[in-house]
Amino acid sequence: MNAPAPMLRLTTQRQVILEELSKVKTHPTASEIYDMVRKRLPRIGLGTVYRNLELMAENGMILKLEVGGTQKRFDATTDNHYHIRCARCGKVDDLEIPVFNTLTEEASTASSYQILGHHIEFTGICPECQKIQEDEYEE
Amino acid sequence: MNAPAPMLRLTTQRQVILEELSKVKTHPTASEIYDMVRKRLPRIGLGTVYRNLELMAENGMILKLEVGGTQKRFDATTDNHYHIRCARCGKVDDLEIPVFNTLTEEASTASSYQILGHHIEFTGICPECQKIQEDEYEE
DNA sequence: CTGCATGCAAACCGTTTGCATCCCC
DNA sequence: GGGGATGCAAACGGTTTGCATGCAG
Repeated sequence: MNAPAPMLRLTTQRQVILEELSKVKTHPTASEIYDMVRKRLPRIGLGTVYRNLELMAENGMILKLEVGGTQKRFDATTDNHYHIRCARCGKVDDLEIPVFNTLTEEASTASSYQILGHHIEFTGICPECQKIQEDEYEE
Repeated sequence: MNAPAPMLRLTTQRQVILEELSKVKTHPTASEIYDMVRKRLPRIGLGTVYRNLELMAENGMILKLEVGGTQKRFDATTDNHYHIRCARCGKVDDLEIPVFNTLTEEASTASSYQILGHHIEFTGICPECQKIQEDEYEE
């Protein structure tokens, strides 16, 4: 059987981290979350933020996004959906297209792996960065 | 216009790195490539490996895989294809299913980003790790 | 010859961890 | 009161970078 849910004590830090993450529709990095939370809990440590994000991800309360870029990103919306990452500024947004549930089955027949799931990451240039690039061209 | 191809001098290191990467069907990390190359060029520096992988990726000679996990991985096969990553050991394999070219168009209409491409990453347990897990259960 | 590329080592950055103290249950 | 959780700071692992030297063109 799987590891039984490991109690998860209800600390102030835990609550505030989850609340702040739920508040935004972006997909903040750990240190962005740290900045948001620190406004309400100035003495919180970065280690606590990391520990709790990891813990909540393990318990399925939030999503740890395994996307490109140097930093991990987190998402309070746990149902499967796809993302698009700006190749220029690294921002990550949700993409409103339906999830291909058939993909997992298709992968099962094509591979000897035991498939757990899938994720699609689009790459593109966000509107803001498109504007910046246009400006650069007419230098 | 794009940055003009920046000369790319033909050094021994460059050649050997590309040769070794082309030799394997796995998707090695930079330090795995470093180990392979060092057998032929014992004095090569890790920095050189990183610099050249980055440079060759920019020039489209190889692919830098923006997949989950802590380390970046590299691939000498540059045409779009999908990957599956073992959730337990982190190994990355190719997945032999057709590429959905329509996805990029679909994303274009659903988003204000200028779409550049997409990548699908499946998560699963590789055959080797499945075996290990079975052994653990009958402890 | 000239300047891009290399080897080496130090710096960097995101993340993890050890430890004494705290506080939720 | 006890064991998990915290704050703090040091350690860690992967990657990048500065610099003197080397070598391809």
